[in-house]
Amino acid sequence: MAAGQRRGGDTKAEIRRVAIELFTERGYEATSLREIAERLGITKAALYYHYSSKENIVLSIFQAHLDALDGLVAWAREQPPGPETLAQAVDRMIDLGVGSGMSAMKFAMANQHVVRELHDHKGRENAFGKMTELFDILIGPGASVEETLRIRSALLSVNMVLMAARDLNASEAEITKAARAIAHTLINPENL
Amino acid sequence: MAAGQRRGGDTKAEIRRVAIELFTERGYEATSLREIAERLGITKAALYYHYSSKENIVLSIFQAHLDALDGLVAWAREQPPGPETLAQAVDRMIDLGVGSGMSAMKFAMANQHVVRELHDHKGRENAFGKMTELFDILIGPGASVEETLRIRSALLSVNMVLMAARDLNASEAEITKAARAIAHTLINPENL
Amino acid sequence: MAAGQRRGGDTKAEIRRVAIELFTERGYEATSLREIAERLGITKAALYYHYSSKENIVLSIFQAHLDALDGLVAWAREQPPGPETLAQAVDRMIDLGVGSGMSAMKFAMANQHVVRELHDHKGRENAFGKMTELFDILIGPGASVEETLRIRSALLSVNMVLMAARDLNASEAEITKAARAIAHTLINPENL
Amino acid sequence: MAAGQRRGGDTKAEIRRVAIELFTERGYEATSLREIAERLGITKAALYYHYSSKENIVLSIFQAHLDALDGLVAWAREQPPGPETLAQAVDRMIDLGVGSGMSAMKFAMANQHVVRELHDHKGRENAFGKMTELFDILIGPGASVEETLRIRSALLSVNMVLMAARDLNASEAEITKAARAIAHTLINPENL
DNA sequence: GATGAATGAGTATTCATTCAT
DNA sequence: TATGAATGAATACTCATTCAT
Repeated sequence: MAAGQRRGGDTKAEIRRVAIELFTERGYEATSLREIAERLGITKAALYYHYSSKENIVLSIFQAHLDALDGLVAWAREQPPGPETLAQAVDRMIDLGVGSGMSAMKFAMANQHVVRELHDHKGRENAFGKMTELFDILIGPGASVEETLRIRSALLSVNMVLMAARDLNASEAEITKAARAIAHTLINPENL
Repeated sequence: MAAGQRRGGDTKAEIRRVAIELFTERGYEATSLREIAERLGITKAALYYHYSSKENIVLSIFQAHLDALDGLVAWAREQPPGPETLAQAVDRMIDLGVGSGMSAMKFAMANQHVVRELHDHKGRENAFGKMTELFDILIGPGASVEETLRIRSALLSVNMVLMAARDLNASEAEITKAARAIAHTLINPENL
Repeated sequence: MAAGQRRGGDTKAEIRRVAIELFTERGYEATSLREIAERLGITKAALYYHYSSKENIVLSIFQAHLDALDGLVAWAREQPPGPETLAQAVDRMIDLGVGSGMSAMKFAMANQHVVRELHDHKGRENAFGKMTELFDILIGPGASVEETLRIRSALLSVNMVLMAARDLNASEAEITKAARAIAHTLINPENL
Repeated sequence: MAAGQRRGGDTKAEIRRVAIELFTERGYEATSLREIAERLGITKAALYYHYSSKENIVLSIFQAHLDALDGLVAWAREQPPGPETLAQAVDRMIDLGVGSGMSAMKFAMANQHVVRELHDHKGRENAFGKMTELFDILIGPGASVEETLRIRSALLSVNMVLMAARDLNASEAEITKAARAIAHTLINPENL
């Protein structure tokens, strides 16, 4: 009966907001579209009017992040190898986690196997594949396992700090700053 | 005649082994008991003969880890505060990730929301609660956000290195060793 | 500029054309209004501007055929019983399948249960009911089962030949001609 | 609660019986698994215990028919061409519609587009493809369109008579007998 | 120590339809 | 003459779980 009712703002964005919230809190599979719809006060069918599948909701959340990662890989590929490039890459990596990137990263941490199967809609690699690519560009073939893991960890410092910050009363800025500090400690030649 | 046809009698352990494998690879909710049973060549009903629920399979995987964490918290509570205790705690934390603890940790990383809702059968806190407790014991109330995150990250270094080691050809020993090195870099007073 | 971009104004006819095509190929229930709309490059809602329901699209396709059948029944009722009338009825029946009647018949063959439940909007009987009526008029009460089936089959010869012609490179005229020949063979007294 | 209750006879066969009945009466898509389950007094999930999909129910109904058709094609391929072989083929074709084959044929007539997409589980052709193959074997390349359609119609006579017999009080034996008579009339050289 | 048969509650997804604009 | 946004009811299918044997 009451079909076609106009909602307040941007339904599509609202769906994304609620979805990312629930996917992160309770996990992708553990969150049903019914729950998302209910929390929004719309029907499941309305969800499908805006997104053609559950997976597509996730993609819409993640696409920007995937694109940014691609950009970072492309950038890295064109730099001369060396500590300078590494330091800059670490900073850029942390920048990816700023703003809306942060919720995408939290989602990724909480739903790793979903991310592993989530190729972007241009059919390119998933986020883990892109990270591995970045690692390979930045870490020379002669590096020891420990050195490798140190650099990789530096590049993943936002992820780690995000995990460490659970239940801690810290602003996004503080988290980012800590991640930066930690990352640079890890790649500081004096600590090797 | 052919090997692997009949289970050697320890079906329970086989179930645990397959379950942990699948839960870690594809996620807890995304893994059905049917899949586990099929991979083992038994029926779903047989699974229920050995474990009374899906959650209980997870608990059986995780219980030892939960107990060990409890032990660590108890130990920490009795030490005098200070850098010495912190350093030892970090080492003990890393020890938790050795041997069978490592697959429990991988499972936890891949299924964070499951772990959050998994209270052990003695009704005690979940793993994240226990970690928070440990953090609070080891980190003084006056610590800055950055210092706090640094120490927490050190305590979580195995987790991070585990994430960083994806697709890397590294032995468990090498991973543990790297985690130890990274953790100690992070809590080294010279780096603050 | 490009041809076929804008419909020439007769959207209603275009809808019918596409609908009959899809209904016949894939079946009535298996064809959604979305598919019809998409193939036409319009929206589902536009479909509803032209036809008030899915069933009504079918009716618009079928109504002329239903009316023609009614006419044939009325005609038959007024003829004297006998082989002469039967022969003429068979010819008229085949004429129903000429031109636009042919696609209506194909639709009917492919969607028998839809046709059975499709009463025309004047509330008269469905197509199968009308056929049964026609059979009863043309076949005397004393006829044997075999004779009955022979005559009925003759009246249905277009349908059969249509089925038989699947994947055959034959013109409508050839099909009609064959149907006529077959029908007359079946009711030829020498073959009884 | 009341799980695992034992039913009277062979549930699998009962499902097939009810399914074929409904699929034929109301059409494949128009028949939901809920309806089938309800009519059997079991749950939808029980249906899935016995058949892994709706399509598989249909296959289980149709497989024997598909196999028989294959056999007929193989037989035809080995005969010398000529009117004798054709006459025998027609008889064998009609034999396919005897007994349980009859309900399979009724199902096929009522659900042509389903049959078109139903390849057997060995991945071989669908029923229409097999029929076309049979036609090609039995009808020489020089045949006229009319001759071709006559022979094809003879081979399809059971189907036609089945259609013609709707609402007629005729036994299966009578129907088969009429089909045979009609088929032989159609291929009788005197009628060409 | 296991299985075969079943269930109740759920899932993602689709459909015909509506209506304000 | 259309469309964008939505809905209610349905669909095929899956899952964790149960229990008599």
